[in-house]
Amino acid sequence: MAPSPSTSAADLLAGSPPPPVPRLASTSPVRLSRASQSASLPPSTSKFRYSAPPEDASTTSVQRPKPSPPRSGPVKTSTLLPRPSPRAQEPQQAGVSSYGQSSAWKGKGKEVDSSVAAPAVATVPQKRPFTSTKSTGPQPAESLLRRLGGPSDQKAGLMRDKEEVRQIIYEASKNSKYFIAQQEKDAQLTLRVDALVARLNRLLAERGGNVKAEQARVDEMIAELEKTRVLTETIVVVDADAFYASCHQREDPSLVGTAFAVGGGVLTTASYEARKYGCSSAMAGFVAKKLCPHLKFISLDFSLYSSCSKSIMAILRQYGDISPASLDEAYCSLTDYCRREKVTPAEAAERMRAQVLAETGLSVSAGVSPNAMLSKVAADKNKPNGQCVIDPTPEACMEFAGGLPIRNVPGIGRVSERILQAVGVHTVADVYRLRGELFLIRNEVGLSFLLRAYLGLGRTTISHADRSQRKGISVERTFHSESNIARFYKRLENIAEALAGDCEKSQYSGRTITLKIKTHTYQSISRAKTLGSAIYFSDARTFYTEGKKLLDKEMANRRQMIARGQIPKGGKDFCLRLIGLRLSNLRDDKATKDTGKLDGWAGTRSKSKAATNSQGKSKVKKEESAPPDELAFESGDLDEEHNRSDLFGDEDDHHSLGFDDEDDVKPTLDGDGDELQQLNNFIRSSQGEHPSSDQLWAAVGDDVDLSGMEGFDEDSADEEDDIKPIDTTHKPFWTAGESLNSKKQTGAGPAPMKDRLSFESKRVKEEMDEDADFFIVEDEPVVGPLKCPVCEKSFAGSEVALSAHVASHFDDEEPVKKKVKVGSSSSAKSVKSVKPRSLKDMFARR
DNA sequence: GCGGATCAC
DNA sequence: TATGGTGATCCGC
Ligand SMILES: Nc1ccn([C@H]2C[C@H](O)[C@@H](COP(=O)(O)OP(=O)(O)OP(=O)(O)O)O2)c(=O)n1
Ligand SMILES: [Mg+2]
Repeated sequence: MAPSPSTSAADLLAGSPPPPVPRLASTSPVRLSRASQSASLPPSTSKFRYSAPPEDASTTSVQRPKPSPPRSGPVKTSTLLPRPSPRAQEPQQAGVSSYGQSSAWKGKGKEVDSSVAAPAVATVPQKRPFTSTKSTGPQPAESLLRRLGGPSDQKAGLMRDKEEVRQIIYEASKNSKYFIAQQEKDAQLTLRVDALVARLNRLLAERGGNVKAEQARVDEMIAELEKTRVLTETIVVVDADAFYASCHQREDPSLVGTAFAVGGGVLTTASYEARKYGCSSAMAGFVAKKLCPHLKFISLDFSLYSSCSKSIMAILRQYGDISPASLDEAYCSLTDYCRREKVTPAEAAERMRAQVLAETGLSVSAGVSPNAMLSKVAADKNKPNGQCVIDPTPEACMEFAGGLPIRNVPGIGRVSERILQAVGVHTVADVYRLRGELFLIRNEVGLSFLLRAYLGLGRTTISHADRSQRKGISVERTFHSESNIARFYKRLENIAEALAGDCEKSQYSGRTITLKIKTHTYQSISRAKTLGSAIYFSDARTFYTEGKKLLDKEMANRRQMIARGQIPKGGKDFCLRLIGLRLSNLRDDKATKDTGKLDGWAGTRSKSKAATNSQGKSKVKKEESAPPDELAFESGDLDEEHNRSDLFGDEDDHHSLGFDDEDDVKPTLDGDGDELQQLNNFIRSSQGEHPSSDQLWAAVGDDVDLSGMEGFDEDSADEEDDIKPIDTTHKPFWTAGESLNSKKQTGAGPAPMKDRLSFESKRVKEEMDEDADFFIVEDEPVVGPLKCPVCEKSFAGSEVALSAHVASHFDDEEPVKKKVKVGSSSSAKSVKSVKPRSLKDMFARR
């Protein structure tokens, strides 16, 4: 294809960074505005010369079996994209300490001496910074191999040769449908990347390769961001080592020291012994078996993980406010603890980890720094039973951040990595090096997100979740591809039942149901329906009937398309491998009930019947009264030909071995008791057991009880301080909060996901309109002709979208509300006053 | 509101 | 032979 012209500005760029001007000298990137912080921001890359990390230094117990990786076989694999610099391995940085060395974080000035040093990366000339990846050769594209999983990086010493592993993965995968699907995705991504590269090259060409002006603008951005730096907090991230695996080891000591994985069809995690062979999370079981023939597979046991998690969290809670991000990971503020106990953060973290190990038998690792993002990354640095502390200085933070592979930044996944890599960004420091170029495509790459990473900024407060913040509940099941419509319905029933069960347990209703299907070619499709702005439901029957409608509609649609000669998504065959349902736009029935403010809003939730408000009767009730007719499909239809959706051909039949393939998927909608049986039967599935939603959220409600019961220290959090707005509850830490604060104070938490990828344009409009001149929007048409009268959001050319959006104002939708400023248009106010407020707003707000 | 992507764990 | 489940965010309609 045309893209990535050999001529291109890629060449221009190759020499771009280093060229004429002594960049570092001339453009002192930032100036600190904060008086208290007298830091001179280091240039993009300072020199790191480290001695190998202290590796073992401290830490007690928990033997860490040293590597012992086999040899490295032949294996070649052509890497199409040469890495620009053979970055030093895990260098030890000034201001960063691996263990408790009290040196760290004493506040004592580290001298990072960032004054000198030529940009490390730039010293290794890049042939073509901006290349597109094309797998022309016999070997699969680098990006494809990467997509297939395997070692993401690092820990070179711990594992057998990375390339060998990837080769094995490739060989095991290459003939599967999954592989084909990944290949296709990769091809699509390549197009996207090529387009971006072409655009960048064009923009560069227009400027003759001179991006000094752009660099200057970025430097301004950096200066602004720097003002937001907060170094006064001490945030620790604690992450259990091989969590699921460790839990099982605790229960069954015979597993210790052995290579085993948790999960069946797909591994959720692998023991460290298994990791030496290349086994890892999200890897297919059969692939893992190839990598490690003697690998043992352990079935999932979620109650075990929950229990272990609770134990860990209870301990962490003694040190400060916590915010669990998952069962095995939590953020915790050590600020107060350190002050009170007069210990260094490193020491505090050591205590924490030691206590967890002693009391639960689970080893955890920790990262400590002034903010959540750095701590999160740091927690992985010395992974098995180790910790890493970053001093609270701009220098230490930036130096640590700068050395990271861009992929290690939370929020940068495979796709973002590839996009960035195409423009020459491999490490965080590259962001600065290529800031001028990145500015040209700031919207696509989420420049300010990257800059925050470069500066080592992150969230510094611990927020907590409340039930009202939950957005959805879902159940989905994978099975061997099939095309029998009656069976689809039965699966849908089971899923509806399971979802209703989860809703009941967690006490939520919702007003939007989404059907998700995945075709045998791994095409994901979702179809949603919102019954009404005030119609909430949580019963299996509604889930089923609405889900069925969506499914039927989709099938009809496809038939039509095919009749018209078009090819629907996922191909002509309607052969599925997954069906799922998701309930969203939730209402917290617990809060609703507890407050008793239900006024005219009909019953909360009696059994499993629809919980709807008075206005909801129309749809749901109707179906409730309308008996089984809707469900018309008798078991007899099961094997009938006309029930086959594949007028086009069935897919690989089966004789399962792993999935949700119970041959007998009986309709149990009105089921009395054997749903449990059913569910238990599911256990044939690849995972052995299903997470049953709640994983994280379940604890939110009982949190109080929990801490009360286990409350050892029974406080550790009050006294001592004035402002103590923070409480502890369950909540994914990176979400919620960022956007709420119009002041946007902090910046990236672990991975706000707020601003990433192509979200830049939105931010420009929404956040920067105050000091507008700061960002330019030159390469953006900006205002479309259509604008929302309420929030002023503009819509380019789509009246439908606009009207839907405007309507959403009247639905009291979250996003709109957020955007509406206090003093916004009067029309908004008047309208709002007329409309009933959502239950969520009325009752769920603290 | 919807649907597709992306990401984390 | 063969690649999971739950939850969240964001974009562009
Ligand atoms: N794709 C994934 C990734 C993780 N998990 C589960 C299993 C893990 O044990 C747990 C914690 O995830 P981590 O990313 O923290 O991985 P581990 O704790 O297993 O290993 P590490 O020592 O790297 O933290 O989440 C999962 O089900 N599916
Ligand atoms: Mg972990």
